[in-house]
Amino acid sequence: MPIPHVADPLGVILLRLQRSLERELIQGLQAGGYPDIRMRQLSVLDAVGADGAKAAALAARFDMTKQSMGELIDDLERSGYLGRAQDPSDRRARILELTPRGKVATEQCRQIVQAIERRYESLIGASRYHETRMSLAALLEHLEDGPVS
Amino acid sequence: MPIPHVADPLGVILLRLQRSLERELIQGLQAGGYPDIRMRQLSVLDAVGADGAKAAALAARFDMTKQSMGELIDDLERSGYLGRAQDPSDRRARILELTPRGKVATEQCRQIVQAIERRYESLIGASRYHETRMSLAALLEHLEDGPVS
DNA sequence: TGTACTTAGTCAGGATACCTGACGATCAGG
DNA sequence: CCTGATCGTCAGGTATCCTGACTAAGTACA
Repeated sequence: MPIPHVADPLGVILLRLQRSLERELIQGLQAGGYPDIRMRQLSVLDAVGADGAKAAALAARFDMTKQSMGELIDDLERSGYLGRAQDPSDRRARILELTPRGKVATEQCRQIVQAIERRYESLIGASRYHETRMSLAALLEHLEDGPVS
Repeated sequence: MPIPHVADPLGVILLRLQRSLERELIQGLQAGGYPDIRMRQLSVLDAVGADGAKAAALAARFDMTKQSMGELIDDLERSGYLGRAQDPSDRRARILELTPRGKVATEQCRQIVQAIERRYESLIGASRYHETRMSLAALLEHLEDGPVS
């Protein structure tokens, strides 16, 4: 009855996989005690990491506007996962860094993410999973190199 | 400088690929004369297809609420791509079907989608592309069979 | 040194795609 | 004929994006 997804356009497959994964992650985060971290925020926390980062660089890295990134960052700051420090070499800019709480959360969330990925891996086999992952990453790299020109 | 995506969690890769593809599709639809069709709507049109469909079934197929689906359908109807007919065997239900205009649009959009997919195919090679596509579909199938239980 | 361009970040406002909850109408099974 | 499921809708809310306009600050160069 449910038409097999091989027939679906790639966009539909990607969309549904992404939504499915996001749902599972949200569940995992809630179970793990982080009901206030949303998926996109997690990417940001991950990217800020140990080294800190600047908002504009993050926006570029995730291919979104400064405004959208700004909102994610505001929320993360309000929740106490992220702090802002003046950039001594540029008075316009602020350097983002994880708070201690943010560091703990990032590490635990990373493990939740890995658990989900391990489950996915087991569903279609490790080698096939990793090949798929690599191919997707390669595709993305190509797309970002030469957009549509 | 841009950290390679192989290191990114799967969710991030999927999300960015999906966004990238969606952007390209929107561009293609605009160039093709369908500036008022959005990506999610396209899936719906495609699913309604030649045979027609009912809203509740579509919602189930795309794993979303009837309300959300209802909104997509409303918009498609308002734009003249979709019509509703009374289901003779169930007075609650309406059967959705493509209008003539909807049929033309669906066919042309399908070609736009295919052009994009062919481009993707050329970026990482046909066999690798198709393997990836199959693996993703398989993964999705597994996920939908046994959710998280 | 001043002028022009670029860049960092914010404010305001809006579109899209989802959701939950509640509801009226209808169907289907005992 | 009652009970519970199902079809679709209304109302209202949230998350994640966007465009456009703006201030403040850096950068380059004649």
